[in-house]
Amino acid sequence: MPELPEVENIVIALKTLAGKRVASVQVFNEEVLKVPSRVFCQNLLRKKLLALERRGKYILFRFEEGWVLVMHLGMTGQAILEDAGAMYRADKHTHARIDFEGQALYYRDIRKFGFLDLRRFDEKSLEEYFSRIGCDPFRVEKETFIDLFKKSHARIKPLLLSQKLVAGLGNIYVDETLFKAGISPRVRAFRISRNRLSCFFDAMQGVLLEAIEKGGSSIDDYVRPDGSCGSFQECHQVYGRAGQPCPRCGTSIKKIKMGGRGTSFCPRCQR
DNA sequence: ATGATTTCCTGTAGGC
DNA sequence: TGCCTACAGGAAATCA
Repeated sequence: MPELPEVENIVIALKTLAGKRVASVQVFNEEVLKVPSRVFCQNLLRKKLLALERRGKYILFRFEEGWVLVMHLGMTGQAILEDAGAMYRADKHTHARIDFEGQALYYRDIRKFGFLDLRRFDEKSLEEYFSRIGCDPFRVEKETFIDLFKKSHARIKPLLLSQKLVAGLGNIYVDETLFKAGISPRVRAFRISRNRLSCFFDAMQGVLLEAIEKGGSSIDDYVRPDGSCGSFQECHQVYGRAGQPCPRCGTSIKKIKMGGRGTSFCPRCQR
């Protein structure tokens, strides 16, 4: 599932498109669009891509005249990049193709939890669009971050998954970060000491940075735009390791449900 | 305010 | 082989 490290890898790979103009747009499945297909195609066509940006797990393609293509990959979304000449085999899960000068971008999503949106923003309306998601793990001061969590009475796991305070962590990186910081997924945020929240902040940045460097976690459907796999799944300490020994203390990794989400943790190391 | 539940969706795995 | 069910979960909506 694409979370911050996977999305960051995708954005880095897609930066090769910056400066290019949209040559053609094809929509194979309108269901994944937030706007009518005609609006999507017409407004994208011939626009120059100025820059790429990540906000939480969202990818922003900034075009000229304020047009922004917002891409979310949901659970199984993929952004695939190919040279225009290559023969990509668009299957039934490939929902759109955007041709740039010399390169083709495909949007594929098996479960269709992701989407593509195209809107014309000014800076104010852009901020409003993303007002529900919290700060970026790498664009916030540690003290600010700690203050945010000290104000919430919610349990740390569902709080992190909600994206409300900090955006970009999904099920994998929440579990991995909580393990690294030695925090129980059940604890309420405000009960965590400032000292431990400081550890949590460092653990979060550490896990995410290492995962970015390793190309993300390739489990299920995630691949980079060039089709290659990440390798951070080999570094997972708790996620997907229920019943196996904790790498730190050997206790069996426990898996519970929290808010309908599988939650793996070490009952001894995380309190 | 918080959280549990349901919804969207499809592939995979397990039981029989 | 094939049918059925359970499960995986990002995020929004609904309910308690």
